[in-house]
Amino acid sequence: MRLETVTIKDIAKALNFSTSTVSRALRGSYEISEETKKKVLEYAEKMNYRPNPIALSLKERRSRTIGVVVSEIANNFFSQAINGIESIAYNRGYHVIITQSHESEERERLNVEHHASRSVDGLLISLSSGTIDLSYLKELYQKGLPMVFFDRITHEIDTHKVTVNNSLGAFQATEHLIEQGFKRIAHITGSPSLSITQERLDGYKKALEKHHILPDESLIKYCNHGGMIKDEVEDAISELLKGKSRPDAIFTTGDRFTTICLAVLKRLRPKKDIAMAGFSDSKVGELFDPPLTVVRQPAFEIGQNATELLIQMIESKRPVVDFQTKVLDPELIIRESSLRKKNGITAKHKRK
Amino acid sequence: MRLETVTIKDIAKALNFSTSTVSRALRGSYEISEETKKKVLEYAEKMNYRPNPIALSLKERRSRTIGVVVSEIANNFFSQAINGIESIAYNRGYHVIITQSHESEERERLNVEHHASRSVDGLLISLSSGTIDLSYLKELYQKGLPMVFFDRITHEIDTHKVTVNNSLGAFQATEHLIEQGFKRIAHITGSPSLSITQERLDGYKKALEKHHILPDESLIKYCNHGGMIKDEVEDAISELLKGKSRPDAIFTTGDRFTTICLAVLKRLRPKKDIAMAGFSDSKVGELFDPPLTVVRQPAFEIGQNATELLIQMIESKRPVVDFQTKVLDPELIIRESSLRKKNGITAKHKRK
DNA sequence: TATTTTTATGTAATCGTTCCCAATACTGTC
DNA sequence: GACAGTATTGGGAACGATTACATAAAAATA
Repeated sequence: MRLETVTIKDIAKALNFSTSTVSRALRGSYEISEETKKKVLEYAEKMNYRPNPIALSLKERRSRTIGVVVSEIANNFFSQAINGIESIAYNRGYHVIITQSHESEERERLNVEHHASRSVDGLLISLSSGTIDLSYLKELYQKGLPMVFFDRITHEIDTHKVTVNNSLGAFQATEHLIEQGFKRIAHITGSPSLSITQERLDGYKKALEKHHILPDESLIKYCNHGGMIKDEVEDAISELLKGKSRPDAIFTTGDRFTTICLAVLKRLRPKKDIAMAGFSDSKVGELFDPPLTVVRQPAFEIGQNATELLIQMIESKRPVVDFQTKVLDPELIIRESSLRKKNGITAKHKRK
Repeated sequence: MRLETVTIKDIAKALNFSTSTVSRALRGSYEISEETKKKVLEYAEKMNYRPNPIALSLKERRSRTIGVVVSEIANNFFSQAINGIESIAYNRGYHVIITQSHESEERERLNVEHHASRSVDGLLISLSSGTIDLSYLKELYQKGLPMVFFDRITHEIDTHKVTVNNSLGAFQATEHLIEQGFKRIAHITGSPSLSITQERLDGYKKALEKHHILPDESLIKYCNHGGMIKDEVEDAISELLKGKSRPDAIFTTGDRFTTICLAVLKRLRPKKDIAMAGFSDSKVGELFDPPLTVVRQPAFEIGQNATELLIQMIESKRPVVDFQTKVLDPELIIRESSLRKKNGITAKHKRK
């Protein structure tokens, strides 16, 4: 059950050359006569010779492969970011291999170590919700594995980072809800250990502050498993609705939170009296009932930027010491879900 | 910028043993004295030794890695199937690496060849819309690369296959629409080169036939790019609506077709007079306006089954000659989008 | 013609690991 | 005391490709 392939040795034996001659002929070295080159190339073509990248990786200690670690490819943000990553990588001659952490620190570590030991030339990571201990990443980074963080970044490792202006996105969404007349705006978000959670919380609070609304901690719900456990989110919403200080609007972060929240509200409330806005990169927000107001992130561009920076690091002759953090702007797309009802009829669609 | 790691040689030098002794000690060979084993293992632990899988792959010609090729991870069906694949693979000690073909034959070939040359132990493939020429796959298969097809399969290669009963799913959805009283049911589907397209078309026609409705070819629209090109789908719908024989219901295959179709209908028709049902594995079908009737596929199980069969092939001592094609049952989930309107109000939610 | 330069090819080491085949030393057995 | 048996370790080839170095033959120069 083993794959039999043609090797340089086979060609050398067949043509009665040494392996080095064949190797040089195949790469078109100037020191090989035209005649020999032609013979070798023709025979290689005929036998469908393909160089063995494993042997090359072993020798050269590089693989022209980029490893990607994300929490969930089913998440639209990540699948779009991956498309961005691939668009750059393929053009520059790199392959991309993708693994999922499922929001688990353990799985993330296994994935990273698998990538590292298989000689990926660099790593693109968005940290999992469960990740607390970054020591294994630090160690690999210090040993010389180039890595770039995107979306869920960390300040503990000094390298390139690409992210969206989460604080601004949260600020805009929250302010928009306030301007629509909502006063008790709940916030359902992910694990507090994530950079994006903190930044979004920050924007949310800044908007409240600007409009002289006192933040109410009981309206802020953290879901440590990033929506992987549905009950966690549903319980949070139930608590919000049961509490004496019932919210009149909910601002969510992330696709999972947003859709679960919408489903729960749809199920629980006959009169649609709670407004919604959320971070989401779903392509179908406009098809929902009600059409969903979202903060959309430039996921594709984030992936592209991160990949460009990574390849730059990989191909740099001398160690890179000057690191940048790229922060792209989010876009607030206003639809019905966040609009105040006038005369029982929601306002018309707008798009900012 | 190279990763420096501890090798067996380093350990051997430090402890003044030969590499073979160290190698054997590390794998706990019976011929090594307890004392030596202890020394080696302790030192290896201390230095955080990790065997180099690349060297192992080169020597053993296997990598304990499974390659996956799908058209688009952003498609819910595939992301769920991949979760199924991973759930089995990790338990059996295999790593999974994922690549996307973006419905392009060229990209698919590059991905497959990349996997093959990096010594994946086996391949799980769902063919792209654009794939016509399977000769490169056949060749690799004949050379001994184990592969299992799932979802979009082919009859040209004799190996294990796992798919859903597409014909049944299409039949059920179509019959349901007929039973609701719809007579002119359009069908928007993918490339006719795909197995799933043909099977679904077959189920659609069988349902029409059973209820004595003559199939109308002008109501069947093929989108060869699988929804990758939005205009293709929108044009198909426009044509349907403009035609003199306007449909009263549309049956779509695949997530992309279904959501694009819903969006177009929502935009074009003020009175919601066209019913819809579609193949979809989206988790949010119930949130749409109207809630969407879907044929749901057991994507996770399909991934699991395919992976089990593949690992079986990989680990089989003698060449496998007895191949099976597993066909799982789809589930029709009935929601508002496919229900006939009575007195201007749609019927209540049902779930079959 | 003798020497140098150029051209074309071969030899062998390397990457990290495994494993076949010795080689050594020690323990029994007759 | 001679020999077999066993326990433990080392040497070196192999996996596929690249490449510094060596070498041979041919061409150019003195």
